[in-house]
Amino acid sequence: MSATVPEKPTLEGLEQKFSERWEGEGTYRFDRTRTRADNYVIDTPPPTVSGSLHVGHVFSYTHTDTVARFNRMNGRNVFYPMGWDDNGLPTERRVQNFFGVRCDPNLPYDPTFEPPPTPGKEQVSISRPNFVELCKRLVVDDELAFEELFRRLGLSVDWSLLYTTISDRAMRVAQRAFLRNLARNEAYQQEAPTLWDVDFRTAVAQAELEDREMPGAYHRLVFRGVNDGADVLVDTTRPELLGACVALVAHPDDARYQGRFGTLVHTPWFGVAVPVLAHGLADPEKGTGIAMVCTFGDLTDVIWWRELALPVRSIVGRDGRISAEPPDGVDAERYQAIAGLTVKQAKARMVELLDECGGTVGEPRAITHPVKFYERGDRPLEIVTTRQWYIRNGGREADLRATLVERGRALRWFPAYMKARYESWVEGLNGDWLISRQRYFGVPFPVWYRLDADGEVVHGEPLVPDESRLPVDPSTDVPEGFTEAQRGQPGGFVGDPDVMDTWATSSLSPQVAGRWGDDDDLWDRVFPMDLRPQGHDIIRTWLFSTVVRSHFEHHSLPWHNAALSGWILDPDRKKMSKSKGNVVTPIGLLEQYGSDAVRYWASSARPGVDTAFDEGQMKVGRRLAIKILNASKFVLGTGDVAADARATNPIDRSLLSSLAEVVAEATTAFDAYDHGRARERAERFFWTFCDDYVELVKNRSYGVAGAEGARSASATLGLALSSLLRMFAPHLPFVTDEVWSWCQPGSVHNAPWPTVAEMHAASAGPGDPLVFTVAAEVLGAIRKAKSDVKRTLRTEVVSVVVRDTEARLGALAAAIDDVKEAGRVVGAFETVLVADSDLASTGVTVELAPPDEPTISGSPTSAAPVEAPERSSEPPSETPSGETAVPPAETPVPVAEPSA
RNA sequence: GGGCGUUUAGCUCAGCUGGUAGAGCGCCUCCCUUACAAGGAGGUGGCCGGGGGUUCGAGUCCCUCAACGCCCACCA
Repeated sequence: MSATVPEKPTLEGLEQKFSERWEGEGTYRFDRTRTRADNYVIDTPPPTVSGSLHVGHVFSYTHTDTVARFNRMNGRNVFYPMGWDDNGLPTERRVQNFFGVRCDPNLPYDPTFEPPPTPGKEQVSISRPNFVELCKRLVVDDELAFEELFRRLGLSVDWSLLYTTISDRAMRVAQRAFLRNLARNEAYQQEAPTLWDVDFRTAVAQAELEDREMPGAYHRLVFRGVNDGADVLVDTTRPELLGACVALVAHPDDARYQGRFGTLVHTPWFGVAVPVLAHGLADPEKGTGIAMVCTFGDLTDVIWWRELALPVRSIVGRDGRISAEPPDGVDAERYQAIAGLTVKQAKARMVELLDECGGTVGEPRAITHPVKFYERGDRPLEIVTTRQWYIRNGGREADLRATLVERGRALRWFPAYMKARYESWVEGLNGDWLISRQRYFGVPFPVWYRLDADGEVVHGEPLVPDESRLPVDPSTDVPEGFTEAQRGQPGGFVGDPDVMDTWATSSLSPQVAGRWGDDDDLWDRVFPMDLRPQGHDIIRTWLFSTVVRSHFEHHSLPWHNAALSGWILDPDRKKMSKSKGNVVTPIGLLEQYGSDAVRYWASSARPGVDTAFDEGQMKVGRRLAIKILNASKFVLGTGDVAADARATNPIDRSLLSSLAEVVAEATTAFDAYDHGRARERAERFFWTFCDDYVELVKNRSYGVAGAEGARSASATLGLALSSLLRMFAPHLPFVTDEVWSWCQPGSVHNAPWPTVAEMHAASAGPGDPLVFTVAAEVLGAIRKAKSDVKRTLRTEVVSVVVRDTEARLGALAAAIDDVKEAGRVVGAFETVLVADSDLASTGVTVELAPPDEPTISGSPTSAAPVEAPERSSEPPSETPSGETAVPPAETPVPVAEPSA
């Protein structure tokens, strides 16, 4: 076949051209007729659709794409879907800000509602159906923008497999999985103290917590013995919860309090009698060694409350304010002092009151201490008692926990040390997985409850739909045996008002992407999957929860391998923040440097390693892409390669044997998900190939050494180029397919990954890597001699003396003609044998032809005046391919018409 | 408090099973050379975090310390 090389190759426009071509030709289409063993299946992370993509997305999705492409080229039928995680809090928050609305579930649906053109200062209250409509409207635009960016980035996903987590199909999967969990008692409902975000007004799971160091203060409160009036001093950081105090707790071995255990003390100000109790969790080192137990100040309070069977006396409501009504046992008049205040206001007021009544001693002592926050929240979490849905995750059962740890050990982790994070998380669980959220835009729980004759909800026996009805929305759908008229009526029913947390949906990403339950034929071809790529920050959430769901439903791991990518860091080594990341937009980078260049930067990272954002690397990537264009132009211009052409020349065989090593290393690296190393190996070889090999054989390829030498050079150049293009294809998909299109039918992305056997087959005999190495080194010495005296590389060389060992001189002898051509050696080329024991004597001496013009300063290596013509090499009379011969250098090149 | 990771040239990082310290960027000196000036050639630059060990030999293995980052922890 004949190559069609553009006159001026360019990177411009390749993204557009090839993303369209790949889509049109179905280059990345999953073939669902092939069986599980043929397939390579990726559980792509569905990015959260809540605005714009971040540089970090470009980074990590590129990693996965290189792996997908590598496997595709190795003959695997790649299942590479994309999903949009569009349900959940981020979308709700974005909708609120974007449209200036808030959801009020009590409002009726307004079919004519339109949001204000620009958000006003006051948020407009709208019904839940209206709110959901706006959510869906907003994510459509975002999702289109995401898809465009990912296509431009060159992700080789099969877009026909696209899913969204709010789609009916995903809802059906999530509801079906939940109902099965419920039927097997893996999901349950419980009324219990729950971590609660007062701004979002929803329960929060353990996995979504983060600690933040916050300023606080110890206040020393004075409790008085009911019988003896003796003071018991207690340090607390939360005096506002005094009204919720139900006990004091000290360590059972603490001698200071042993006499008090079992007695009652009065709380200051309120004068409520509470018991002094013993519990091993009390820390004698903290404060005065005795703690105030409130319902509920923190998770330790919950443990004490449960294990010591204490009463509930809660005063903080779901809105983060002190409840209007006092709890049992608290004086109503006194309570009025704080009723209705925010927690923060109540703290200030309570301290005043305590100071006034002598309830405190000393000044507050300022401290900083870790406080639990919802990871997206702005105010500390409170603990309120609510009814919630849970899925068992081993947090309460040691056997299940051990089993899930074992699942994690069976998974292959890249890098391996990430496994430790999984284990420490699972082993540290202290409760089951809270999956219900008191929000609006998510998958509803597919259950209803009966109302008894008094209109009270009967939670114990939820009404569930048949799986064939899924998905259902219990706020509009009706349970079997009821009519809509019975909704909310005594003896009737109500729908569960809650939605599933977004992790409860995305934990089913394999089932959603593989269409579990909807398309079992497909499901059987993709599950268990091969790879879960994701960030290491969501091991405890997404990775673990996916393992849990798969364990319950399929009794297996969801995938065989997990590849964790690191963070993008600012150049100053801080984690790149959203605000900074949005300054440098991904699309801007792709426009400025080209997609291949940005991918080059991204693919340099090792698995799991944080990487600095570095535009310099993008410039390097762009240069590599341009170099590929130019080198390919040269190689493809050396003439067509006959199908049976073999590398016969020793230096050509030498190159192919080096290339075989590179192929082997790149393959090994990719098999271990080390795309960065794979690319680095190919890249290093490529530059040597360009700088040394191409220079060495350039003239021979033109035919200066005869037809056979040219054939051997062309065959080697052609195979090396083809192999390099294929090894670069996973990283630089655009430029490689561009070059491929000049000389081959089809796409490089469907071409086979190069193999060692392929290199051997193209070689007429075994190659000695030393031949090329030594030839390149001698050529380098000749260049250096010219560079040292600031002469042009065209300068002719009148003599070369190489002193080296027998093995290396032997290797050099096999390449001597090419070295002389490339170095412009017109005079003597001597070799001097050096004993292996005398390596210090090795070296290369070069004598250059004198400069044309007399120079004032003589150069050290051209001291001897030698008469030499400036040009002496014979131009090739004919080239084997029959193309136009290269004209002699001294002849001015005429502006010729193209020869027919 | 427990665990994991990192520490190599001014910067970003390779360096795998121990065998004379590497790349790119930057900087310096050159070169328009018929694939490429959006190039090319050459060069400068390192007590491989500190200390101790094992070894003929340690950036690499062991111990220890330190700094930085992250994960986990029942943090009154």
